[in-house]
Amino acid sequence: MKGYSQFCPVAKGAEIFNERWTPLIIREMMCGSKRFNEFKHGNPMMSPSLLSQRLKSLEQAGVVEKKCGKGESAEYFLTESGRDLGEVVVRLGLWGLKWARSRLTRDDYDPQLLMWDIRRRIDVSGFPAGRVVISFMFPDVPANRRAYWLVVDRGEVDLCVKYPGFDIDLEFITTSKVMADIWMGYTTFRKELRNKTLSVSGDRELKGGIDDWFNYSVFYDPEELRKSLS
Amino acid sequence: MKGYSQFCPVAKGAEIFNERWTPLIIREMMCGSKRFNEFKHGNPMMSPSLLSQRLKSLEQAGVVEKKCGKGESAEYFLTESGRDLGEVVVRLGLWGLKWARSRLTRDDYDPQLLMWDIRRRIDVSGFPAGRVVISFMFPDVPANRRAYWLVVDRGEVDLCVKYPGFDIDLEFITTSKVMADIWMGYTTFRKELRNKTLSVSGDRELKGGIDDWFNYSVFYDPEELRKSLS
DNA sequence: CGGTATCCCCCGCGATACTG
DNA sequence: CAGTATCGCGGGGGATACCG
Repeated sequence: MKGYSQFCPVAKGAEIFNERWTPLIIREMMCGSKRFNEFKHGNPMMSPSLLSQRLKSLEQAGVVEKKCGKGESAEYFLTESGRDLGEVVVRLGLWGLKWARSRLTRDDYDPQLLMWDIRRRIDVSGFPAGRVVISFMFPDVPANRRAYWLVVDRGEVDLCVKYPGFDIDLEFITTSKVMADIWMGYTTFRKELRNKTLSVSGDRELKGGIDDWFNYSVFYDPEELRKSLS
Repeated sequence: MKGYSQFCPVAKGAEIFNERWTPLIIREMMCGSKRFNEFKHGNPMMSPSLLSQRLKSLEQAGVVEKKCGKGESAEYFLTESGRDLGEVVVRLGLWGLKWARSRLTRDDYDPQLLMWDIRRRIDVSGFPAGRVVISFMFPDVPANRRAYWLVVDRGEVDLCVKYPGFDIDLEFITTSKVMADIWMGYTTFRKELRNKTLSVSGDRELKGGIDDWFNYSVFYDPEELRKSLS
């Protein structure tokens, strides 16, 4: 995108911020992603060459800092400027949550993205010792993207797209839309259970304590996101 | 710009906000512009067809409302959603003011745009009765865009690009960059006068009271902008 | 894993002209 | 003043392959 030839601070800001994908890259960094492939996971439709390009231009703009430890993998961080810009991303997200709901299309409800988000936000500190496996089934999506397993072990959470072969402790069955709407706070577990549009079955403790371990989107509870900016 | 195929509120917000020119149109509306040609004045590099297109898509998105009184000219207003989005624009502007200064190029310092901004922010309530003419000369820019006259009469402020033929009460001579930097708060009248990079001559009362009638960019004093949002 | 390199398409956008 | 119509291009960006 070319510039606007305006000294106005909005124009100068937009020359950086309004590049395609840029807010989503910053969002990823605010959510804790540091590595190239983490950004790819969070933005699967973005081509790697474009991601590379954007990271470079954001580095150039002083928004992102690249750290290449010798031998280690490269990592990307927000600078102070980038964290300030993160506040703009938060505002945009809150606006989207409030005002852009009606623009959500069937195509937006990508369950892979949803699971990637959920995985990152799960709080396993209260989980029982030993392995815990939670499965999610989305009968509405094509078979190859329908099933996901969160495997929790020793405080680590892995997202599997193939059946990992372990016993399942808790199973969610619902549409990707219902699950995402719960995630964003547009509806609740309770409502959807009552509607029979969601089924949760398995370990009663795990099911009963869902409010303890299932954390919603950071935009539903943006204070947590803000903490990461400071 | 196509969508992102993500339910994430940032993505949905960006699908609207990150369109080229969109933040600048919203900025114009926040600053009080309502008419098609006012938007053109504030964004002279934007083609009318693209402006028309954007206004339509923003209307479609529920951000802007078009009101066509019969017989009257059409006027555009921000909806509640639009005013909320305005807060994102403000944030982006504040970010730009703080972090994007180094990206300002010679090309950005368009004096016409600057004068358009200054005109809109002048407070003439304390001006003497009768006509007051204030001229601005920017020797650094090509002759056809070098000179401007603010003609204040009966509380109205007109911006002229041709010598209006009246006596001049106060004359500013400086570069477009210095004037814009003052406008944005990067420097001050006092500093530039001392540097001899700015000359202000004419009526002593008008010159002495400059802090009363010359208002800076809304991004330098964003509370005023916020008031317009509520 | 962490990127580059290439190719090519498409359409966003700028420019200009025109109309009521 | 308030837009619409048309045209053409440039390059942004999607897809894919490839490399260290």
